[in-house]
Amino acid sequence: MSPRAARVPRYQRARAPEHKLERRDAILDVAERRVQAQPYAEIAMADVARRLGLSKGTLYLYFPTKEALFLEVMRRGFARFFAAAEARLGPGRATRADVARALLGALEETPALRHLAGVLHTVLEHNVADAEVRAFKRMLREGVLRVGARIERALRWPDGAGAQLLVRFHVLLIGLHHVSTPSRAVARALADEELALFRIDFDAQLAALLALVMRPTPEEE
Amino acid sequence: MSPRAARVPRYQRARAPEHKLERRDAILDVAERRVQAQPYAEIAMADVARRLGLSKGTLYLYFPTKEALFLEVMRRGFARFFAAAEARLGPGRATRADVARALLGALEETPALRHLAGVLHTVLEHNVADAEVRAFKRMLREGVLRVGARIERALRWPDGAGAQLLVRFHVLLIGLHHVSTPSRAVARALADEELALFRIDFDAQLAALLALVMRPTPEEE
Amino acid sequence: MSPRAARVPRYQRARAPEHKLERRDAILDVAERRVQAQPYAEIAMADVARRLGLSKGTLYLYFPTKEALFLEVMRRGFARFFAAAEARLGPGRATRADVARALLGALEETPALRHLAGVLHTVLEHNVADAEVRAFKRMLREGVLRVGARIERALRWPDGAGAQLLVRFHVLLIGLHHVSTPSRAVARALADEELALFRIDFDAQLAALLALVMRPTPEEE
Amino acid sequence: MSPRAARVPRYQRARAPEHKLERRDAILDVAERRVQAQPYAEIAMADVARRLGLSKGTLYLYFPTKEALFLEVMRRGFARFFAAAEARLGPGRATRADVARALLGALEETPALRHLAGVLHTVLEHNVADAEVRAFKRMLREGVLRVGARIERALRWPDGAGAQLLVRFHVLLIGLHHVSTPSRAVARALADEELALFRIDFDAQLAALLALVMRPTPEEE
DNA sequence: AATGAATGAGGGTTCATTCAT
DNA sequence: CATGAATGAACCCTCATTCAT
Repeated sequence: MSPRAARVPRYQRARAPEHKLERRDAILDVAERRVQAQPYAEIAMADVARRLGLSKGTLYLYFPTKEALFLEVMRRGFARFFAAAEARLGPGRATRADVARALLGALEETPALRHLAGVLHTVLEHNVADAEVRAFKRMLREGVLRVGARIERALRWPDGAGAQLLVRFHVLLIGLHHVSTPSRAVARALADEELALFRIDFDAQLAALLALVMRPTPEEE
Repeated sequence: MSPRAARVPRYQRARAPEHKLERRDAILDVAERRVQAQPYAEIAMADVARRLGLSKGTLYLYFPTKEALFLEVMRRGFARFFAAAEARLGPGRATRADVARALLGALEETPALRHLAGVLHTVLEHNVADAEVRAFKRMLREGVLRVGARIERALRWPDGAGAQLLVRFHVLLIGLHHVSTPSRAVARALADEELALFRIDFDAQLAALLALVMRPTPEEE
Repeated sequence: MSPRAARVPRYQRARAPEHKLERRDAILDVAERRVQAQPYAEIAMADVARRLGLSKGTLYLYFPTKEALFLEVMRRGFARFFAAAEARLGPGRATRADVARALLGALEETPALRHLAGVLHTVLEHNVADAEVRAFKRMLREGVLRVGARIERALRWPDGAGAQLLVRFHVLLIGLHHVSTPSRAVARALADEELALFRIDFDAQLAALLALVMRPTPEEE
Repeated sequence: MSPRAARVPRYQRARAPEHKLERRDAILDVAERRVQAQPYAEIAMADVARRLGLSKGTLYLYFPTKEALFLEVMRRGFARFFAAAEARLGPGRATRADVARALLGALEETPALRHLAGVLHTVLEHNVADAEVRAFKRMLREGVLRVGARIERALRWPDGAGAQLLVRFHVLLIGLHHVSTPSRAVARALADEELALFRIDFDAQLAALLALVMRPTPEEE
């Protein structure tokens, strides 16, 4: 869950390929944590660098632009979720409740995803080259289809229904993230008992909404 | 109300109070249109001013900060939605389908709301004073409770169930907005047939999801 | 010769159009002096601003990019030279020596030109939009043709010969500028008596070379 | 000598002194080619290294700074030109046309020189130590005097007239280089027929100007 | 009341040079 | 001897906000 500390590198220069990968990961970890902690536009590359004990220039050895860095954060986050979901779903039959549990369990395994989903749109709004967007979306599509297929097999749903569920799951993640991740000023406001109505429990709401969204249509019954 | 007005101020100085209010509304109209047209971070105060034929400084006579301006845009948008929803729901009994129609109809009447909901979080993340946040959230609460009560009365739902539905409606708006409002780069990517999966029809999905979210729990039946 | 001081603006904000033009000119003056004092690549916008007692941002109110600023410095410098040359040449007949005197006199009147000519290439190498380059070159062409026509009339030279002389004059300016404008390190080296050979007197050499370049071809005699 | 060599170093470590010299030459060759291909300020040490299949660090084993490297490129280029010119001039009498042919022929033999001459000033403007500048200028002086003496002997010119001619030749090289080496943006502008005036043929103009510059003064005749 | 010129902190990015490996 | 990861200072530019006019 907590990415390794990265504060105290064991070497000053990442020479070996595995060290380079390790450092790259450390950068991604810090960037991912910043995405969860503050609005994307307010994340400064200098801040990411400082938290790593690196210089700004070094970041640019690993990622050509700020957007490339955060797009990779996104890619990694979604890839992890897809892998976790696939593993939990398994290849065979299952009940609706099983599938829901699998998705929620996979989300618990990759807790950054809820934030990433909420911020993805903002990152893609920026200065990203068309090719990168396309590559990212293809990765997403591949994951959605793969996991979607498992869902369809598990529930004997028709083609495309699994993918649609995942897209809707994504919609819920985004909406709930926004509604349940108050900025500091909002958090202070919500301390007011009168506003308790707006204290949303992400996990509980997600579970409830997912159950609703997965329920059989009347004609199914 | 119609945002098409206000392009050309009919006077140079807003002396009388009603003129000031008119100008204030004109500013809000333009700001609201910008929110629908581009990401919040990319809206420049200078741009809003230019579209009004006003100077930047003048905006600051009416709103102390960028955030205050857009928070007021939000307030006005939500207030309009609540009013529209209340009118459509009416005071008496109704079916689930009626309620869904009322909410979707109210949304159609206030088409900016879907964008506002999607951006609200971003605005609140910024430089807003606690008092303003609280005032905004109270306004929201008041509207949610008022419309929620009508829903509860219409469907004989228990206390709080109507408000909860509205919060969930909000969640859907946010999520669907993000997923169905592609940036230009994303729109280009989605032109690719392979990625058709990610072309989301806001209205259709909202209707479908709302229906799912409103369906009776098994115990109800 | 010395552009007005510009250090102590008589007002803090250039509100009236004539004040704006004055400030614009002040910026151009300082920029022109920097071009004469140091290599283009080493001129920082921050430095220009500081010397004006302005902030960096203000420069960008007057010129959209560094290149636009310096391209305008160039334009103004060449325009001044063309005007001076035209005035000195007059509309009628003249001797070769008269024409040479006119060109050299015009150059004396616009002393920055020798530096500008030497640096023009560097400025154009940078980040300038095609349209701007074309506009600049057209301006240059217009001046060359206008002054060239006067030369042709004065000396009864065939069409194009006047323009060609001006282009060659330009070549001499550039070459002599480079050869006679030592950097500080070079200046220190040239203090060495052994290297006196390389101390070039710009004005003397220009006059001599211009005379050579203007001399009649054998068949003319 | 042929710059086309040196792309693939035939050994990984230059141990023997002759290998070090060979590698040094390879570096100089590539650097020289870059000078001809792009503005000095845009040449990145990393690019030079990459083209050599070497690392950046290695360059700094052979040359302490970027400037030292390119100053050596200059030194070598000028030395080659002087040698070529000396060979072509020979020790005896000759006509003006012979001398002009010798200089132009030597230039053709060392085609980099025209670019080097045009860029020399830029290199010397930078971060070069006094001693290096002095050494470079002495080398230049020695060459100028040596070739100048041959010219003087060939044409029975007085002392110093040959050296002066060479300095003027240098002036022409610089000026013509700037005027006939358009940046990409300028090249696009010059495609416009209206601007054909500014398409300068380096060789033709150099030959013409050299002839003019060498012609006898009236008193001579 | 209205203006819009001026601010200035901060943004992302580059690259010659250094130095741990 | 060779590497190339890391540095860090400097660059150009943006924009919400202020304030002289």
